[in-house]
Amino acid sequence: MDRHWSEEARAIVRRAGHNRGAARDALIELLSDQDCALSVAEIETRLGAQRPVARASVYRAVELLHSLHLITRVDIGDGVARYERAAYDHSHHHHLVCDSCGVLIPFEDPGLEQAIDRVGAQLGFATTEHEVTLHGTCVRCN
Amino acid sequence: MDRHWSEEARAIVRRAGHNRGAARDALIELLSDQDCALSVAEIETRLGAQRPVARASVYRAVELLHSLHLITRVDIGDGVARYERAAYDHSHHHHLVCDSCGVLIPFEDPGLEQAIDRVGAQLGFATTEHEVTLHGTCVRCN
DNA sequence: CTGAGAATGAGAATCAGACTCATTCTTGAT
DNA sequence: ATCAAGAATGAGTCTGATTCTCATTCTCAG
Repeated sequence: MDRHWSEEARAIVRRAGHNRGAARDALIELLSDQDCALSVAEIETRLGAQRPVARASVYRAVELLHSLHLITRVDIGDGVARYERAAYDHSHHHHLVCDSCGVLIPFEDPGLEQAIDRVGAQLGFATTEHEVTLHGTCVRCN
Repeated sequence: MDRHWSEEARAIVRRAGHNRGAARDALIELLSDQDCALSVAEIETRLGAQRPVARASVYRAVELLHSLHLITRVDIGDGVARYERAAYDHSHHHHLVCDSCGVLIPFEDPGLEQAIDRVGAQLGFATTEHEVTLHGTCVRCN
């Protein structure tokens, strides 16, 4: 759980000029408890266990949170977008996707982050976000 | 244009036990001329200018070429898959996406590749492919 | 407490991508 | 060159994710 993140997120949303809403609050609460990315379908199911939330509301909420850089979008190539809270300290992780069993394994690597920052700077491209996905076979499936 | 690649691609497809087909040949020819990734819709349009090809055929062809590692799939987070020929020398590039104007800019960086290889090895994950996407604002939009 | 504007819910509309099947090529064998 | 078997293609249908619409409900400043 990350109480700091959920409070921060709600504060930023308010400052951006949005009213509070039950659906979005529930989503923020849910995401603050996750270790890795969730798809909209997964979000809908988990929220439904406590308080049904319309799919459209979930999409609207993730879109808003993403535009405010409060969550990041993870695309592992299966046609389904996943979202996870962004770390406010700018440390963050990327993903290993096992193409055999489908598990999504988070990892972080400072060296990789440095290499990426360097690339963006070299090319004069103002990077706001980046995504790295490794595809392969996990230890269990090998 | 990359004549070597298109010939190599056709040879590998044949060796994999596939008959030749006009649609797939046209796709290979098209991709050999591209510098960066194309979506299926773009492929369909460009091929249509010379010789109409059914969407299903394009999907089938890219799926096959991808499974043979002749092309790589690029996912920039807009819900549309793009494909580009894979370099046979294992050097390859990644992408900068300008979230303002939408341009897709290819780049390559050996240091980044090294960092990625190291990460996969460290985690005992047999990586077959990887993808790096930087989002931000390009020079022109700044 | 109230009205204006924002958020939500339910379902329709879109759009990418996968599937189906009848028709048309390819190719190895004759 | 001809043929049959199997592969590839095309057109359309189907599915599933995401977006849009609009009526209803909620939030909040006054």
